[in-house]
Amino acid sequence: MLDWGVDQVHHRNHDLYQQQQQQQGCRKGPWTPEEDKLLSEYVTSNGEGRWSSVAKSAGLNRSGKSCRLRWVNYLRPGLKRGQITPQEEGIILELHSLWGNKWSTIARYLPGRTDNEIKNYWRTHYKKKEKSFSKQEKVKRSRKQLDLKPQSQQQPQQQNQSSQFVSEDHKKLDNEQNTFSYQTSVFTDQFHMPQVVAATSSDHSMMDEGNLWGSLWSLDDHDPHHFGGCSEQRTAANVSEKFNGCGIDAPFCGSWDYSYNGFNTGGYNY
DNA sequence: AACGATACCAACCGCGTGCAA
DNA sequence: ATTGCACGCGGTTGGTATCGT
Repeated sequence: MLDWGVDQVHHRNHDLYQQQQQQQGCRKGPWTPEEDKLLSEYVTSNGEGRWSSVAKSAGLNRSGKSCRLRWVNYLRPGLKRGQITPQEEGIILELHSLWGNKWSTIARYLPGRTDNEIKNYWRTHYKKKEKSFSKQEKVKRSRKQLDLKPQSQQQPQQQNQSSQFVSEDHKKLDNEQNTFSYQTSVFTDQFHMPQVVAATSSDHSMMDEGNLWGSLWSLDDHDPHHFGGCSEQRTAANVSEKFNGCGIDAPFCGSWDYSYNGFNTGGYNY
């Protein structure tokens, strides 16, 4: 107990030290093209070594941390630029339903995308809906606590409001790509995921908040050590199996060809 | 055209973890 | 076993672009 506290103090002091070091003349803020050039040239020819020394050796007045971040999120070869595709969105939704905010884990299934990118995308597109849902959940719960009878006339209204969210999004996707009206459900069905994220029907009304957000957050909590009902490892292995079962190599169990214009499913069409 | 609201994204920060000395 | 250090992750912030009024 006490050790933990001491350790925390130790780490805090160390961080403060690091901060001081970094503040002594280390550049911050947006990277210039010149800095990018220096960093990518150095890392390309020397590889990703110790980032603090990379910064020095490359002649950059940046912290190692900043260099690593810039490389990983922006300069690294093979990074995909541009909008998240509906297919990728489906994968993000599905994997987020399994693992929650494990952005780096999710990113492994989206070659060319960074955890930062996925995190930003999620926050931009889904955080609001989550908030909105949790507000509505609170209302429902407080009603329950007050022992109010379910208001059969009000409930459908709530459902309609929330299903608008999802269905509007997916309607939009329908317009963009006819074959991908319910990407999460397709993904789920095809890989036989244990947690169903969305309705498997073409009926938009089934995509209500209960189905979507309920499954996103109603992760199995029988075992507190498990994440989303199963350990992260087990889940990753599970997903890997599913990918392989469909003739798709998961990134950590084989090669992942992403020379695609969009998500290369390895001959697997969504 | 001007202004405020909102969306998007790059970068930063704090913390936990792993590893070597 | 302890300490020092580096790395990686997730959360957050702040700047810029875009949209709506």
